[in-house]
Amino acid sequence: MRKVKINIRDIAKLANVSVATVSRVINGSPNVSEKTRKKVLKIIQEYDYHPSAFAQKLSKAKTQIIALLIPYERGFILSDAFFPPLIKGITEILDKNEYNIMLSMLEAPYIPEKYIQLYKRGIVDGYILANVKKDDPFPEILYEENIPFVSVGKVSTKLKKYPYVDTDNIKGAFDATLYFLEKGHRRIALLKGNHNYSFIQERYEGYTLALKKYGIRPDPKLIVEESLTIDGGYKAMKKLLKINNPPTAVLACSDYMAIGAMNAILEENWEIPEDISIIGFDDLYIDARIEPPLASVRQEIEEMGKEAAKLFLHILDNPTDFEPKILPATFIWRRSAG
Amino acid sequence: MRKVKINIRDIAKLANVSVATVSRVINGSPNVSEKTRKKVLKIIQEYDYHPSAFAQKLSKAKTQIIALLIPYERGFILSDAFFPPLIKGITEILDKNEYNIMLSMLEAPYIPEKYIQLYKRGIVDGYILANVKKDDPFPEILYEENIPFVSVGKVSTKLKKYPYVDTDNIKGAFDATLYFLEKGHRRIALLKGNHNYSFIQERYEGYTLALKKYGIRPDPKLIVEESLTIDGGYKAMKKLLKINNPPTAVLACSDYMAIGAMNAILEENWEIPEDISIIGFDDLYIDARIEPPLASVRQEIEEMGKEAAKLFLHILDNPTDFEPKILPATFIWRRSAG
DNA sequence: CTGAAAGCGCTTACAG
DNA sequence: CTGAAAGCGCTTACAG
Repeated sequence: MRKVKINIRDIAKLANVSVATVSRVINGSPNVSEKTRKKVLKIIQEYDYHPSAFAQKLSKAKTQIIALLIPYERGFILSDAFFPPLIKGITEILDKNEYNIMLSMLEAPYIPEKYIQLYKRGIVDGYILANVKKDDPFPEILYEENIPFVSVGKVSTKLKKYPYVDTDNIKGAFDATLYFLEKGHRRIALLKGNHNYSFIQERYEGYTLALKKYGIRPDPKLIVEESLTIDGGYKAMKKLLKINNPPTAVLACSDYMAIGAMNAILEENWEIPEDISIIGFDDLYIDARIEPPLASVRQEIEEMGKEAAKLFLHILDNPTDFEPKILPATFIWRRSAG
Repeated sequence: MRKVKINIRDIAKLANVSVATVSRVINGSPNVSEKTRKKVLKIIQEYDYHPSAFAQKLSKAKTQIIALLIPYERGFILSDAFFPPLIKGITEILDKNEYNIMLSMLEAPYIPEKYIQLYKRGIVDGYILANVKKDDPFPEILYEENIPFVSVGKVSTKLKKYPYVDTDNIKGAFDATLYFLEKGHRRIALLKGNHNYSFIQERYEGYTLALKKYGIRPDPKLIVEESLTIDGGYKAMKKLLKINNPPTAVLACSDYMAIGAMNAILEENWEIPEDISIIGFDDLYIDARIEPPLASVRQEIEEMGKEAAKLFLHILDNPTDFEPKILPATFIWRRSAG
């Protein structure tokens, strides 16, 4: 262990200058003679001095730390492949701006008050939220208290305008459904997640919009709600295979659901895509590598992370003047789609 | 935005006590009369006062923040399913101890010095490292500078004793290989990851140890190094299928490799497990849900996170008196193993 | 270009 | 049980 931590006063003494001058050198102020700067820098090097971040914070304003809050439910699976690229994107932007990330994964039900402290106690400058459900009260609390935040994915419908980044889920589901329609399918099922996330609602909307374009009214029998997991997809598909007039095409709200559905279909000895075509959502790493390869809708997750970070930095200076950001969703054809 | 932030002096004035007393109330000191405490608490409530964490840090010692450092390589995939449970485990323990996590995902090659600052500038009390390669200099730097850290997974071989938690990879690979041997297999291939992680070396060791027990010398032709990905497994398996006397059983260093290998095997119209049996590593969510279900070796990732956090808290008080923690790896039989 | 001094918001002996 | 005061390690007008 280092003996006693050296501080700015020690450096000042050693360099024969005042603390003010050392501080100026540290902060790259132009009001220091080159000679003095060098002298001080040398001592700093020599003694491996690093100014205390907390002491600096206390004098300055911003903390340069942001909290990344990710609520989740016990046993959740769906977002395994979501967080790493998201965090990577966020990190990339924040790093450049010398911001650090405080990470909180919160098992639901969590207590918002506890995490608001991070801001109220001056530890963070604000929040980036991810994986937040539509009825989560946290965004509204932040909004009311004028605490800077950005949400990855839409959240509450009560807030009129708040900063978020999201994928164009409606368009993504629309395009996938449209593909089926153009291929001649008319009985198209939707495996709808049964969680209260906005993206599920939107994928549902995209699906119905496409049907509407072809004058088709959504058939409630073809819309099955289940968990977004493989097991959920399996269960949902089993139900669909039992109805009188089963679908010839299936859009799933997640690739895991789609994989579960594929299992169910193959188990009953139907062929994919010959008997039933299928498209998932998320474009998981494995999609291209299963049999048959799974068509999907890709989100630009890392890009969302970057945009979320940028938007956050923006609202710090412009609390009211901002635009939510919608990133494209891209339909990726693979053999399962027929 | 709140007007001006209220501070301890304001509260003291409002409550008609000294700042010292307010501080005592905040910190739950017993040396305050019940009456005074109530009075102060009421004002604190009323004005929604939250003591500045940084100011507290400056007076107290520890920061109650830990850095979680995760280096990774561009395009890496393997650990998608690793981080969420790991972080969850770490969070659970640290939360209880009122510790926060500062997260840094570092794209290689990263500059260790940059991240050491987090400690030197007093932002964090130390580090938890994950996904660190054997030749990464970071652990050694931390060690030499007496900076508290815990590694998830073994790292450098140069350090004699350092705090880490790990899976018993040797035993895991040993058990899987032994299963094959007991089933009568004698030509058992190893799909070895080509990355410089200690777990790969250890899985290799477990494999050879089991062979040795049966008096079998490892056949270099049956050990193929490739990336830990699906594509890597596919490539490796293709090679193996081309040799004169192909293996009848395959142990892969990751499930993704195993899945790639399965693709290659099925593509050549061999049957799993009839012609070739296969076991992976990691016990991914999808393993039980593909055809045939993939046998694997399970690590207790969330548990590792917990143990890492516990160990970290321990070494903070006992820098030299600690024991590394090895968690069990469990062979999970599924049909692919035969 | 440089320094003395006040201040950031707390904690903690010390004295009573 | 309570308060006055020093101190944690910085930054930043202010004066020169």
